[in-house]
Amino acid sequence: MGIGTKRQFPTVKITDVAAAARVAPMTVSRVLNTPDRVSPDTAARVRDAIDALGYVPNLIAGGLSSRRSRMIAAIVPTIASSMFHEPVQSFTDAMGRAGYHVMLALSGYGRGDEATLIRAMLARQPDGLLLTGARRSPDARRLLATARVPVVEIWDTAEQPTDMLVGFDHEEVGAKVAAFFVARGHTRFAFLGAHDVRAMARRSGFERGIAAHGGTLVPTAMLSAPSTILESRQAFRAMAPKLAGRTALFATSDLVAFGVITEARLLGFSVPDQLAVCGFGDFELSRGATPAFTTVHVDGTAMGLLAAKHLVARLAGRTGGGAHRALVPFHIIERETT
Amino acid sequence: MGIGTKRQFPTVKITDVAAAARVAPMTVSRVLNTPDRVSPDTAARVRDAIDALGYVPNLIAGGLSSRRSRMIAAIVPTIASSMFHEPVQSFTDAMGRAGYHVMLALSGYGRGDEATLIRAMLARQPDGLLLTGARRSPDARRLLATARVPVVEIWDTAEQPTDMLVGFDHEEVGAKVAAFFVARGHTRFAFLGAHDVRAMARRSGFERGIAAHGGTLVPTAMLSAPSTILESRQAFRAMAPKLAGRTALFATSDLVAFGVITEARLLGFSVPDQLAVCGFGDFELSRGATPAFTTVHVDGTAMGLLAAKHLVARLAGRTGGGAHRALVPFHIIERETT
DNA sequence: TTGTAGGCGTTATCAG
DNA sequence: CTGATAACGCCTACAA
Repeated sequence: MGIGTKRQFPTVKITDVAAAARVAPMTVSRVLNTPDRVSPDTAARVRDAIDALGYVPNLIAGGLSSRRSRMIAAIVPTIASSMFHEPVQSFTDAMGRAGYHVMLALSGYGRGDEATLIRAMLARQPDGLLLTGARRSPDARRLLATARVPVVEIWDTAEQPTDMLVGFDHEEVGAKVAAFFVARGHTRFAFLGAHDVRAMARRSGFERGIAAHGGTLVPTAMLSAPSTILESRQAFRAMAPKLAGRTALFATSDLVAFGVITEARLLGFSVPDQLAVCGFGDFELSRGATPAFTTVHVDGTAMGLLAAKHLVARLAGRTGGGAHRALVPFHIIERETT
Repeated sequence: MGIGTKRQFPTVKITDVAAAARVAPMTVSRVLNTPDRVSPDTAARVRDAIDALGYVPNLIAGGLSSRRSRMIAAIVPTIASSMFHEPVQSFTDAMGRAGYHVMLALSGYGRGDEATLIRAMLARQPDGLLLTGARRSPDARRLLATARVPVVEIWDTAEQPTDMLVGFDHEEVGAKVAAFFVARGHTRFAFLGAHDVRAMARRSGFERGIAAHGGTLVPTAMLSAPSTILESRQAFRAMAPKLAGRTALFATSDLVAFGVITEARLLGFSVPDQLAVCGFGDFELSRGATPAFTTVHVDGTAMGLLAAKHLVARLAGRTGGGAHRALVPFHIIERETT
């Protein structure tokens, strides 16, 4: 036993409860896991013993024995940006209702490879995995394949998801925003965003949409990912001289949009007349700022809920082994900047 | 074995690796946990076998056997607000360096009692606990006492922490902001904040500081606890008529401060001349918005790091059982709104 | 409805 | 430096 872990008072375990309630350990286990298979008064006696002793079941031991950890590992780049907060929250809540704990791990953007993190999580024997994005490294794919653990990918889409997927098409978002701008008569466009796979997908969709209508795209620098307001302001300041005439800008996130709008007004641009701006994420800021700005809303709550639903179904054996792919709605919320 | 968990291909386990490397399982375990106690070539052979078989150790089994999960449970109200993001991130990183995984759980503000969540986490046998705040219910205290697990509380202070504590004094923050305003000649004050223990502590410190100087406090309504920009704008709009003369307002968070500033300018208040505002949290928004606003910066990174340091020391048995209490610095960052 | 036997995959401990 | 043995605390499977 390691130093510092010496438990002077032994932990209360299932056998202690069993002894106190004068039943077999297995009966205590049943009271906890399948109460309907125990007679009411036995159950009551056991529960009294549990309370009296302050028994907390050891899920580690239970997990080893049953080969089910009742735990789901979720890997998300960050929750700082509020981008992933909704899906994570609703996923956690929904899984909780189904009797699963969610262990949240933050991968950061790019630091350390994902496969290492996945391996670390797999070592804890999760019953399922929630991953962000749909592009896995070969290492990660191999790891997941041999682990044979149900996986849900969210927040992106792919023809061939690893297993299940609940996301949306970022290219389509870009295209939709382009169409939105085009429909309002814009002919000059700009994109400001981070160098991130999904942001790039939105960008390329945006560019496609523009090209289809013969619009002009003002070239812009990439931001580092996670984008900050200040960085966005700087970036806009740098590109401002290149903006000859009325321009429609699609920002990679609402933080970027806010930075752009802030700086643009400081520089004397009138928003939306000279510069129309659409953000992404529908953060509270997009509603709370003045002017409130147009943005793309993705139903993150639905995403988390659906992901949980698919995962729970799989865990309950209610679905086959086939791949499941669901897309979640998004739409443009028009406000005062377009 | 439950439906859906039938592993068609058996998992690779330590005995498989041992067989492949022609050593005893125990030797494989040593290669993984105490490499220096294994001869280099044996270790190499074992590592080859591990790679060849794609062995991922089962930490659940290991934890059961060693009684050490190498996992820390962290319970935080939310990470949506970016308030707790820094400490959580730095804590996670630091614990990771020490060989621990951090399992993050979100308690939400008030929904469900904390004791239930703590019990759920304890069932997974964490080697330590990170808790937010320093006020525990009797249930929670009892649970923690019987579990005999090292606990670090962060983000608040108390005379009698449960175990270890790394935080700061919210009352002192309030008092300091009051002194800051008083030093600038303010005589009329307001506080706008959420109905949350720590926000209330900041408020009472603020009120004490004002009272000591005979200032006037404009009465204000409480916000609901996670405060939003829009709600803050509404609240300010409601209190604005009561603001007779130059007023100094302390907001419970930078989001609230931003809402106040936004609405105040819309209503024609000049900031900071008629209305001085100080936020709390030093969110990116406080730097990125115009005007950039004065706020209280708390060194969240230091907090997470220190918390990890204390916990690791305790886990390594390098400290006694005495209570540890550390305070982390905070300071006012003066910008354009005061 | 309740109980018994055995094992889940790993590591502590002691022996060589 | 390496190995054999016996837990760790619980649950599956089967029996009563």
